[in-house]
Amino acid sequence: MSFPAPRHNHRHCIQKAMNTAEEKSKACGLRLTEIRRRVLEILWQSHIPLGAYEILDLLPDDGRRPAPMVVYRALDFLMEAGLAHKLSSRNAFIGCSDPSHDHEAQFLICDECGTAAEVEAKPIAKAVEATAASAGFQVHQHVVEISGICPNCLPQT
Amino acid sequence: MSFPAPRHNHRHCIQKAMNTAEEKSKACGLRLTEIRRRVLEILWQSHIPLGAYEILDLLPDDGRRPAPMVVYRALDFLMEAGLAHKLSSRNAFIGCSDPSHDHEAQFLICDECGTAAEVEAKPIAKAVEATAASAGFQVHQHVVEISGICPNCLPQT
DNA sequence: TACATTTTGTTATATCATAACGTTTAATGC
DNA sequence: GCATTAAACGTTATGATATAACAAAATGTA
Repeated sequence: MSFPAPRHNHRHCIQKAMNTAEEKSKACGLRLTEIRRRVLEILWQSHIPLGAYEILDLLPDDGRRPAPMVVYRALDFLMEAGLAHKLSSRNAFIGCSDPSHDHEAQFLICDECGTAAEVEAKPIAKAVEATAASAGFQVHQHVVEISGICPNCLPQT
Repeated sequence: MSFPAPRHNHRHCIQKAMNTAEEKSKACGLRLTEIRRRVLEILWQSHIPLGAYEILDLLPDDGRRPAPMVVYRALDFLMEAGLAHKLSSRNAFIGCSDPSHDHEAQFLICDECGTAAEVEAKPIAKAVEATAASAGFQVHQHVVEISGICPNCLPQT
């Protein structure tokens, strides 16, 4: 829920994410195939959102570079499965930090280091709902992407 | 502040928007040139956000279609001047409905008819600020785009 | 095994956006 | 007014992001 610290043990993040993904897939009858798993692993190499073509570049190159389609399909699956999110304001993708339940997420994205943190802020969701309701608007989804400077990049006081 | 009604007199919207733009430009020493004015007029043809290439298609075709660059430059100017906004979740652009003052806007976008309404919802902005603050994050900008069904497209009760 | 469904591989193409550079137009100082 | 400078525009090229369509392979199921 808080912003990822500069030198946390990121192995834990990766391991937790992959374990959760495996479990959720098994539990829900989703097919977390090799390519999908590899894309998810790449997303979890850091807390910095990646573009589809960056992911493509990071895919192990077994002699031949796969087509973009391959990555987009994997991303579609991961998003559908609630294992990844798209950041529209950056055309980039990031692993979901809490796939255990369906939720509307919001994002804090650092302009300095590129790190993005997923938050689940009830007050934002409520304010969004209230605003929509007062306009007679029925919400399906919301995109909330907040950019600025993360605590790690802010000059220390 | 409320959602545009299905058959409001849209001429008023256009006229008001263009007048405001002229005034603001004059007041602020901005150069609302021919091409910029035409792009703004096109944006205001409806309350439906348009892609850059749609705008291009709607530019009067004086024998020869201008390059995309022309539209993107005009859009950059209009956004810089606070006369238009980009909807990141759609890669589309829309005229600003209240250029009179700087503000953080949020958008309600109908999945059915495509109409988008700009709102300036203080509670959302506050919730965003509070959420960021509690993570030690300093906000520069926020993108809030809410999609769903607008009151005009909701089945009448 | 046979069949249906899902996933993958592959080619092609659509869509969105900017770099770079030369020319034209407009603002500024004299 | 006229030279100088800055801003805007035209144009070509290219980069970046994303999807359509169809055949082949893998998987689930009877």
